[in-house]
Amino acid sequence: MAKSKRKSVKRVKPVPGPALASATPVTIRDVARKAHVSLSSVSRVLTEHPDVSRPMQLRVLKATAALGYEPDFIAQSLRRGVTHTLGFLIGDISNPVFADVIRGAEDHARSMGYAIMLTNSEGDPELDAKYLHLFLRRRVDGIILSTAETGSPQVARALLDPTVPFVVLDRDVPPNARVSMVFGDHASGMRQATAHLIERGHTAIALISGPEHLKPARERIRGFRAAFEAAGLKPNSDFVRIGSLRPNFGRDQAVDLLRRADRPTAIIAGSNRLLTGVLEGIQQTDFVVGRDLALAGCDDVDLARLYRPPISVVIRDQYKLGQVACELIIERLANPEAPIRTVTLPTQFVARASSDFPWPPAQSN
Amino acid sequence: MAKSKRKSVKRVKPVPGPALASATPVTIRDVARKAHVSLSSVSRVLTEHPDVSRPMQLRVLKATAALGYEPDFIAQSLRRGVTHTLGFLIGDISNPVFADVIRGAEDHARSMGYAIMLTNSEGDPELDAKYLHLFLRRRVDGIILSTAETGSPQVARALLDPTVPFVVLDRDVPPNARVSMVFGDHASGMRQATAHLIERGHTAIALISGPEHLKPARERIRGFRAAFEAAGLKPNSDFVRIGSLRPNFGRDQAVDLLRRADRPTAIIAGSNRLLTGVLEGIQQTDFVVGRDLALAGCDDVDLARLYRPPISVVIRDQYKLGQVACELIIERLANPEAPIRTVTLPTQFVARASSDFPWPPAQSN
DNA sequence: CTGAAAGCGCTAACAT
DNA sequence: ATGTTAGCGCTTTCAG
Repeated sequence: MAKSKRKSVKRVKPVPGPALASATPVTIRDVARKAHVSLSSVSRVLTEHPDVSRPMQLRVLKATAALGYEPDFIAQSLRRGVTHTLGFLIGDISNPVFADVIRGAEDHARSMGYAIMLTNSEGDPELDAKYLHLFLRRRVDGIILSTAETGSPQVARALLDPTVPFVVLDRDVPPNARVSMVFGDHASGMRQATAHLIERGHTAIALISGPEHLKPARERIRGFRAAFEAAGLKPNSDFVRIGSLRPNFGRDQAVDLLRRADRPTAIIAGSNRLLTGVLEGIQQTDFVVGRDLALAGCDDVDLARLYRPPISVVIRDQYKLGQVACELIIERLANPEAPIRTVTLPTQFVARASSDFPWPPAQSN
Repeated sequence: MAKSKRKSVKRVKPVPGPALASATPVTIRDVARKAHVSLSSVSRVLTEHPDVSRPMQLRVLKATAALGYEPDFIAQSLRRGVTHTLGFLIGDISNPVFADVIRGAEDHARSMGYAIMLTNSEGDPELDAKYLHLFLRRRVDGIILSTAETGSPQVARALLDPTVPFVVLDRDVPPNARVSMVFGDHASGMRQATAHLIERGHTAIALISGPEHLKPARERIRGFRAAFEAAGLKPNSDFVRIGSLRPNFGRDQAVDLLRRADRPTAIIAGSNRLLTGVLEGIQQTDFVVGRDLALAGCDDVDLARLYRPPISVVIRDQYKLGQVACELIIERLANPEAPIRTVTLPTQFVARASSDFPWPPAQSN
């Protein structure tokens, strides 16, 4: 591609074919020539070095504008050892909450002069490791990690002695990992949700949750149990279904639960993806949310807000999650002495018609 | 960052402070030294140049493995003039269909050795232009463009004489733009949807659509009208609401339509984001989908699939959209002689309970 | 088949 | 204040 057609063509034997409108990369050299100054002067002007005379500055700027010159990022990166690029690894881009997380991270990154390279491992821990590696080889300045459901040992190892600032979102890290972290306070939100259901009269409450080795799932289970304990009750252990975050798991467990003779009167889906599955399961068994059972989920997705009846959810500020992650990275980039930090963001339960009615309902048919 | 601590330290005066576990970037030099060969030999082995002797190859590979050497992407990019990176500009990452588009693009890109740099302009045409620019400065090898609702003149100009392969998704381009394109056949799907409603007995059908300057919206409007024409009917022009893709527009228009004395008996939302707004509007006016009116939308989002009743939609293969976009770029990267191409992907209407019943309904109370 | 050396485009020490 | 020059880490001619 960049065959360069400046004086350095000495040894390049360009293919005789037509140039086919190839780009005309203006280099700093062209600017220097045009402004009749040295390369370094151009560089100084453009990097706003203090030691530049007014007239020089003007000549350079004029030439720069005239030629439409813009420094080559790659060359700058190589020379400066800094790419102004952040890697953002998403374990599951199909999860709608990530749109907000990405927006939050990117808005902040852009405002600080960073671009984000996004990759999606779609739940595959090997891809996690592969992409992490790729980020490093591409010399990103920092990495935001929201890894797959299953952790990768290689990723874990990389966190022990990171070569660039890392921030891990809502995941466990090895004991002495030297990385920043952002967590949602999922336990608190789930505790509120569970307490709300208990208060409305439910005791047969089911929780369908992701695996316990996943920090958010574990926290939610903890919050669920805490609410029971606070009420002096014990959850029916048959109703706590711990498995996976995949919608199908939610569907299957919901079906199984609802077909029991002693079926639960309320179900909590422990993630937004599980909620879609749970809804499928409920529909499959012909029960009706808000009449036959109460339902609550996590994250304020369209589906929850617009469902009839609207579904109660534990919400969190996803945009902020991305933003904070980015901040934690960039603050360490700006100041290498800055310590790693852990930030916990609040969650909050929002009661809606799917659960906000007394149980048993006034007229149960 | 990369202060380098090899023999080249001649003029670099390293800060006396502690090295703070800085990365140990193994370079090709280290490998050459360890293998007792020249730099170029290492390079040849690793780039799989044919002219390398067996023993040499083995020595180099051994040294490479021993040191855990990996070529620096940035340096390779600068030298080769190729970054193996594709820019993907998304105009609206909040749209859930993009998760699939991204997956499609990225899976293919990865399989071909490319990474994707994703940016989100969130509907802002100025950001579109800015990001496009950024991509170019970062020397991406190709660009996938799914721009904001409103076009940017700067972006349009860039398409006239592109310096790298472009592919534009579902957007108009200037008359002699030299770019590949991927379109959805939105007219066809919308025509099917409208015909289906007419067939079920509706004539008072409303369409809430994005602006006509947006290609997909325009196509959908065309399909809508075509279906009426084919049935020998004329759509009520009061029922065709052309404005924006924002959910609020959908909500407001739905409310306005449903409050009319001569309200429509069926509504089609011309995009998945509009559908969320339309549902809000319907709920706000206390009408019930599937009883008081029929409803159809676009794209097979969770909301449509899991709503009660399930909502009929015009579907398309979003994953494939991303994949094809990527293919179109990479095929031109692999073969610079490859022509620009335009691919149209099919859409299909899927009837569900929200519309798949005769009108007027058997028992209308 | 191998090594020496030029140089991608830029920045920053060094030397005026 | 400005110019000269040495590289960043790599690939690729060119010479042997």
